[in-house]
Amino acid sequence: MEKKIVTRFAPSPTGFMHVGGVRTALYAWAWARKNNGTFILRIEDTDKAREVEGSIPHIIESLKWLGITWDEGVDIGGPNAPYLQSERLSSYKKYAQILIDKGYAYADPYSEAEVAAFRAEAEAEKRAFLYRDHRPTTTTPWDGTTSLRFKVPEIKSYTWTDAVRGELSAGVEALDDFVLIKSDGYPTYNFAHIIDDLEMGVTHIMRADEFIASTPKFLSLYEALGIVPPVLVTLPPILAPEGNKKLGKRDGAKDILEYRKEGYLSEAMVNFLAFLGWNPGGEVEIMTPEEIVEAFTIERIHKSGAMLNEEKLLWINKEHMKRKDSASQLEAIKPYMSGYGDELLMRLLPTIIDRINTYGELASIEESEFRFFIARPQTEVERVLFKDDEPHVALRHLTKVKELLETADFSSPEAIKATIMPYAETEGKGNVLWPLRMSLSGQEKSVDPFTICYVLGKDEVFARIDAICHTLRS
RNA sequence: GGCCCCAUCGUCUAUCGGUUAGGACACCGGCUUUUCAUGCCGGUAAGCGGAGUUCGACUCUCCGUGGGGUCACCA
Repeated sequence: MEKKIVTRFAPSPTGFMHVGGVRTALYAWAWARKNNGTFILRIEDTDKAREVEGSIPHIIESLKWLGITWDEGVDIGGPNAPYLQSERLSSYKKYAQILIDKGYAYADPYSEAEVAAFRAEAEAEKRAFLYRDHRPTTTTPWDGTTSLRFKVPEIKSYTWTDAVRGELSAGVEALDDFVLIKSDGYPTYNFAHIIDDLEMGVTHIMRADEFIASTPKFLSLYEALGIVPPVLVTLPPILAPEGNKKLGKRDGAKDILEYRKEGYLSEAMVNFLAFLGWNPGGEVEIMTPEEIVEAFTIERIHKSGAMLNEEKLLWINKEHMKRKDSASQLEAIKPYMSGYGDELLMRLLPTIIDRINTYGELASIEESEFRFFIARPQTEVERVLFKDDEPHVALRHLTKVKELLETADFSSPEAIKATIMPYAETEGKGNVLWPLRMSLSGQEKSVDPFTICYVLGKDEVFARIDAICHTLRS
């Protein structure tokens, strides 16, 4: 029997989640789900100085919005609880002691200022900084008041296999005595994640490519502890829309919940993020989260980075909107369309969906584009219609159109169109359809007159035509 | 600067030695719509450079070049 797949997403609570973090979570989640495995949400809160109040609930809400669910985690517990690193200090101490006993860890005799000076020196000489160049010859027992450093057992170059990148390697410069436990008693990421992944049985580690450089350190630690490392899955970077730098918060990476606020669909967001670094291989671009999980494979994760393209996101969102059934479209639109009845909105729905990329856009166009459905501005109707130097022509057409509409089928814009067009074709479309739309909407630019008739309904259409005919006669 | 990673249209990508290098976004044009939007049809646009391997390279190897990452008591 195959080993059960266990993946995790382990963010630090230092603020909101942006697309980079969410994409990592998404891939780890998809891989676990695809294999009926376990997905864990762990919080890496070992840097108390950078911690931002409220981050954890925010992270949880972000993941939940996207439909990324976990089997074990901070909020729900699980067999490997706790899932908050600050509550797992005893584990780190245990393994730290093992390393000390093996002679693979020692108390750092230098102050932070001294280490900083070493680093400045290396930088000035354009050299990579290596702490082990300053490794003390004699060590005192670690009493917990200083940091505890890993003593790399063997300085060598590493070659390892990455599930995405294939064979990777690094020179000996990548190997150094790094801090295991900080002087404040908390472990570093470098140490903690290895212990947690071991204790939680994690089989696959998904993370972005900035960790390639530190992989030899991890490998050395795995060896020192006699651990078989999990499968390493390196994700490609997400690049900022302009320039070629990696997308980060300071390059305008948005809070993922900002997209929700803007009216994006979560499944569109998942679709977009999934394709930013992965591709199923065919020509299908619109997929549901379920389809993505089904199609997801590590082999098809890309090596090279991709730029964030919000225009594509907009298009993906529109495609997902169009695929929704009308009932859920209606529910999504309602908050933006107060004052419109459900029945009216249902008829208006196709017109609205055609014109927007996100539901959120309705917040800005509601007043201008769909206003005529509530009340047409009478003075505007007259101003335009009477500009025509032959109002009796308009009157003749409206009278005829009204006659046609008496027997028209109002069940769809197409049906109405089929009724009116034969007449319009013989009389000149512009001459006929123009006064019709003006009399109904009072707007020069709006949807086609057939849709207007359909949306307004028979009674309202007749009332409006009658009113304008009356004015034209007098 | 050391170490490392990456490289197909403007952007996201398909191709896993033999293709007129395909699709999508964006852009441009046409049709439909009296206008807008949608929809449909069409168009512009790509293998970073140089060696090598091979009957044959976008695809494999090497060297350049370019971009990125990393060199924390941050993750």
